[in-house]
Amino acid sequence: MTTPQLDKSYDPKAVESRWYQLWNERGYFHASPDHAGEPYCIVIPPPNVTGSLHVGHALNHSLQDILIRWRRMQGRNVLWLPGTDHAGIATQNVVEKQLMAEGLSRESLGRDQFIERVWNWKAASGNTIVSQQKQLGESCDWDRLRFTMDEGLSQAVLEVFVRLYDDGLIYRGERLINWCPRCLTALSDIEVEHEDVKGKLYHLRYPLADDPNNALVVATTRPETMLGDTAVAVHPDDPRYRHLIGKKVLLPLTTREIPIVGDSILVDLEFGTGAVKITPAHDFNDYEAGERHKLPRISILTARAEMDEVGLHEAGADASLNLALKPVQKARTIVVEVLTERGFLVKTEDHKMAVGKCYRCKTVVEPYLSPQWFVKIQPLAQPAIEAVETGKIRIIPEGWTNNYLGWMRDIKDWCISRQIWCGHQIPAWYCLACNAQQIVNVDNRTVVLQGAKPIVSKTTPVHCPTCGSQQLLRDGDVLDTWFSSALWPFSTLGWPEHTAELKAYYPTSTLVTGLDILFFWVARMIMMGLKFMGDVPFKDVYIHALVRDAEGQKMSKSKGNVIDPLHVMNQFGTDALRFTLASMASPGRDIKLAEERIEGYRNFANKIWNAARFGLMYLDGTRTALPPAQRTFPDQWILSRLNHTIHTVTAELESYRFDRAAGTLYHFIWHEYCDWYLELIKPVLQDPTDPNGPSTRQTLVETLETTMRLLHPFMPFITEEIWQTIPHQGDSIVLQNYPVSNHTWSAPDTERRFALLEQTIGLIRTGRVLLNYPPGQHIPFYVDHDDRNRQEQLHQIQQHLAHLSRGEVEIKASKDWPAAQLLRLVMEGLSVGITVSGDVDLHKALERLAKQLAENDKESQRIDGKLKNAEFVSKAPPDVITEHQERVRTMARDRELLAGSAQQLRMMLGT
RNA sequence: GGGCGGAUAGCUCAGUUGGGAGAGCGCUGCCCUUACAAGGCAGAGGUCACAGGUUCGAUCCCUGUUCCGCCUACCA
Repeated sequence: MTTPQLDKSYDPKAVESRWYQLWNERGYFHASPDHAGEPYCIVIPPPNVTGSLHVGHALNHSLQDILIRWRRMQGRNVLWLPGTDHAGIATQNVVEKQLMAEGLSRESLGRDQFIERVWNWKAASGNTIVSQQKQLGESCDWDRLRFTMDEGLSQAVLEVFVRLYDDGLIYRGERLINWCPRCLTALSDIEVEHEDVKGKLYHLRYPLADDPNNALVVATTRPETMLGDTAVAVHPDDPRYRHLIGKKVLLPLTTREIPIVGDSILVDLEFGTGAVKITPAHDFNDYEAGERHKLPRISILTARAEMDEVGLHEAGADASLNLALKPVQKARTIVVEVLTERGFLVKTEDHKMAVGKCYRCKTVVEPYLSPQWFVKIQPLAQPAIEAVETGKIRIIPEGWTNNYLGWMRDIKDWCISRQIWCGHQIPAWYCLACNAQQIVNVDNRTVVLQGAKPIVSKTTPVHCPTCGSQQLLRDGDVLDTWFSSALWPFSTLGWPEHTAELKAYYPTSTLVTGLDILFFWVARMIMMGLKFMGDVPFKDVYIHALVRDAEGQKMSKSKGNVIDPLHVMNQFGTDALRFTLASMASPGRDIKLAEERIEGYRNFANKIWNAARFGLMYLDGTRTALPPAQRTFPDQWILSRLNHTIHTVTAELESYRFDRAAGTLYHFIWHEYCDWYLELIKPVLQDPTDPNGPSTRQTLVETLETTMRLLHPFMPFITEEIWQTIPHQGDSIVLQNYPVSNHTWSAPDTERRFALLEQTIGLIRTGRVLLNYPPGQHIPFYVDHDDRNRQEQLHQIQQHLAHLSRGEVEIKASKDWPAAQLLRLVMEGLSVGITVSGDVDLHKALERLAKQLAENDKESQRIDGKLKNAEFVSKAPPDVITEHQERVRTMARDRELLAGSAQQLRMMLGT
């Protein structure tokens, strides 16, 4: 029989798509509630349907695939459920841009046709990310691919909305909300990103109504909103101003007089001038102050953040300013100019402040007064807090738990309505007859004012239950995309139907996600899961890091520092990328990714490839499986190390330490398997008559095959390719058992002998370099150890010493070694003697000895000092003292030998 | 403003019951030794941010300081 041969280096492109297609075709990733094994389920954090795979996805998905493949191999009934979300605002923006290019608008198209365009766009681009996920090797059950706007998931949204409404947990009301003037929609609090900017603090004179020569000076960062002021507040305890409370000021640039009120909540005595203008329609604090003092609200901005004509009129603004329809920034300039001209601007100072920006389009958001739908969140949050407090849900790393709890305990009602078309339209209708007062036309748009009475229903109502009218208007708003994402762990499993999938896989096992959506998504899933399933949606939440560039900067298209995972996969192979991300996934630390790292792990893949090639070259011949104890020293040693590796990798995966699991595999494969084991067994393999051949070949195959299975979750492609090539049983590595540690493989004595071998070979090789012997040159060595047991062990490993040192090894007492022309190296009782020949510069060797002596002296002094300390001896544990004494003895012996060796060298040098 | 995390070799990072400081990459030297030059072997390189404290003993525990991140927050 001839064994198959592999190419000299690993070519990922040649194997990846082939295996993925086969895995998928054969249904290896398909899950069923009927399958055997304890269920293990992960629902994927749904990427945007129109997006493409970025390196953050690559990390997130790689870690999930590692868990999923590992658990599948462990025999669990595994379901990894993939899907996408509709990202309402983002998707609508994209489609609107396309329309604009065609000279169209969504208004001109109408709602139904617009939605059709959205679906077309989804059909055109929605598969992009799915095919990219497949390229990454993700073993999702693609038969169960879900989309947040699918029929079934939309049913779940309706069901949840109506039930929350019926429970009084959803309400409609007019509030000051965050408004994006570009997207023209409300945003929830957490969809606003705060950014520090350098602004200005303007000090403005507001003349007193009954004494216009005197004025109250207020400080503001937004002078243009002064036109909408309806009061000025001072602190009731402020001796400077308290006599003014109850009086009025003349609001500059307007015809209005506004009151001076005392407010200890709004006003900070220390800040600014101690007097604050109150603009209830344009500031969250002022809104609340307005409530406290029953102040009118004058809205002076349009939805597009332009000065509003009606509002300006209501405010009594000086019409000569010509502010109508001016954008807010422009209006600010004009207002400041005019205030300056007319002597109302006292001074301007620099001021650091935070502005809120839309998380989708980065436009500055405006507080905007409008009727919106809200989820009353407190009753939902309480059980979600308890689930984490009691440990029903574990957040990993634990450090994020407080972050979650803190946010949940201080949670605000959730604004869920969005004034866009892409999304789940709110299932609420208004009777035109009953709400005639509340339904008005503004700018050719029908607006339903606060106070309208909605009919909330899963199905379209035929008539008004109050008056019987059939003239019903559906609410035009859609729901926040995160509202549907919050149902993801059960809506994807078929809820509200009672499916077998729900029964088997809910609660899911683990959620893998980034910190950035802990509040957006994770917290809301927990609340909704508890409310509608009566149980947590998942048991573990693993939060991974953010991927940054090599300098630690956030990756962004505008900075041009993005690492494209697809490019990387093409260049270095998918396995290399996956292994890189896994090995850098240390908890609580961001990943600084540089391409060199990926290249390094590409090299690792190549190393594995060549180890397999090596194995295949020597595999011809019989193989015999002996009990471990009867195998050769190298075989026993590698089995013991493999056993240890299996144990460690499994334990690290159980605690989500992907980095340490990867590091353990890397070290085992490269530095134990390749560097030592394969080298140690070469003599046996290369001699066809060696009696240990059959057993060694067996161990070689056994360990290689096991290692491939152990590595498979991390590097699925190369492990399958190699596994298929070497002797194996079964159709695919995907379905094989994950290795379990086997105590009969453990061989501590062998490992101790190996440590001696490694140390001895190290000294010999150091000697070779010091004496300029070429690696291949056969030279004689003397070896000795001053510990009798260790000396005995040297005899046991003599043949391996000879092979690895490429020389002749004579084990005998160092006092009997030749005195001349010999370099002696010493380490912890071990001595190695190497013949000096030719014209060699011995100074290098002498330097090494001198350095080692100096280190020895320093360390002995330190330890000896501790031992001479009476307190140390009386208080330190006995085993620590014994160990210190032992070390001092060893160092003393080494010192003597080193000094002798140095002395001999000096004699040779004639100095 | 509040909270959290980090500061260890040139770079990126490991290092939990406190007792001799590690890895990967990079760097230097030698080697194309029939698995692998995407490689092998050897080696250089660190008052573990700073200052105190607890302890026989601190990279590790406590306090404070500095610097860097992140989250969160309505000082106009």
